[in-house]
Amino acid sequence: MESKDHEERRGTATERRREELLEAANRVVMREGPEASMNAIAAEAGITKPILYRHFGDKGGLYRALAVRHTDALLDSLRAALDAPAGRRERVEATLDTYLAAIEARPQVYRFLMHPADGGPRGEEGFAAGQQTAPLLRRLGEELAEVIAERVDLGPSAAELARVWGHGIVGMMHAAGDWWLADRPCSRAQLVQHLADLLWGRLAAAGDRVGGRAF
Amino acid sequence: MESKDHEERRGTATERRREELLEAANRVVMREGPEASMNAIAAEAGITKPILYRHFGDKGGLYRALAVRHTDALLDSLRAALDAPAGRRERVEATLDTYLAAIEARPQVYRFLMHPADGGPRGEEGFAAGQQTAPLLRRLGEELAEVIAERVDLGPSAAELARVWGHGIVGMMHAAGDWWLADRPCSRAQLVQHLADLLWGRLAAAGDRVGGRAF
DNA sequence: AGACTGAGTTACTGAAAGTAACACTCGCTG
DNA sequence: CAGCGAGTGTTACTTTCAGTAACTCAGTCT
Repeated sequence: MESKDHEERRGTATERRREELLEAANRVVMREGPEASMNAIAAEAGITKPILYRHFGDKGGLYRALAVRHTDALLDSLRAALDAPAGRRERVEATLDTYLAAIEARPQVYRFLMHPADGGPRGEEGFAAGQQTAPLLRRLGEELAEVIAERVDLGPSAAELARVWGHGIVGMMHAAGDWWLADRPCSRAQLVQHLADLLWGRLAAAGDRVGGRAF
Repeated sequence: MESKDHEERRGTATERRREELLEAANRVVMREGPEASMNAIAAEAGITKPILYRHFGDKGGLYRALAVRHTDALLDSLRAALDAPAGRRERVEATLDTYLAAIEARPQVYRFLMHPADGGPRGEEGFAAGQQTAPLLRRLGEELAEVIAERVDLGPSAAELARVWGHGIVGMMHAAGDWWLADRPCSRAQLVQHLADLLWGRLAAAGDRVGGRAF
């Protein structure tokens, strides 16, 4: 059947078109932030709104597609850092540093991924329906949990522990990074050290401060 | 001058009115979520939109006022847990548990505080202008940093370290709580234990898993 | 040729934020 | 008492934006 071949060609053609539209959308979002209007995105792509809606359903769909791209890219570099041939501490540091370098280098992408809710107008958020945390953080947490469960000996209830830690560590990295990005209180390398120290139990090990109450 | 007395009375009257409006707004937001419209809030208060705008400037102003209330309330209970007369680990656990109990008991409030961006329509977000993280988390991080700096002996660069840890720990608590609230993979008490274990360095202390690669 | 498909358009609806201009009601003061 | 200033409130509007309906036009297949 050449109709199949035909459909295939058409399929890849619309795929390509979709990619073009996503690139245009990306340019606008990087330029104007997540509050870019569908009209602006369509104009950047040289077309008009209904086309966008045909391809992506609604604004949430477009933003979701855009987020998946960036999220995949970031996850790839993080996986590389996490899988590097080195000791545990070195790998934790490398992963933290990779994440921080990414958000430092492209704050617009970061803002879009973490704060996409400006898109959906009507009640339902087509983006992160139901959950508060950005999908990126959820995926990151789950991936980290897998790595931990796979490689660290945690005894009984290891799976549960690994998931809690995965999400917890990702949240720590995220919040510290967000604050650091806004305030810039220290160098990236120092921040990485401080966070790794925290994960290495320095809080528990430190003594009470003389003159202060016991903590 | 009795005009001063007059103004004072009027001042408290408008204060009272403002409180009433905030309570109405709160009812609507708790019922419909953060995407409640100004019309809906005005209707709940038995008035119309322009009154709200006179009192709060814009939607961001209203939401900010609402958030301050809830944030203050939560911060109070957290301070109590943090200041309880007990050992460090017990206090960390109590604080974690207090936070988790709060978001568990009132998920609508939680959703509003963490994800308020659905409010502002036009580019500028009147709520958390510039920063990604909800103001609640920033305040929490700063407060925790103060407590840590005040009570834990961290040697040189203690202030910097304390702030990093404050924001990091708050982020850990937040992300883990968010995930836990959606998935409910374990009891609250277990989650608290797992997170405290993480802060106590169990990740660094655990051995490599037999059969898995080194981590 | 004639029908079908899909990219594209114009022109609309509907919801929501925010505003302008006008009306009612006090309490005070000449 | 007249009247005025400050608040409270209203209706009716503008603007902006997501989303949609209905149409056009160009190929393509039978």
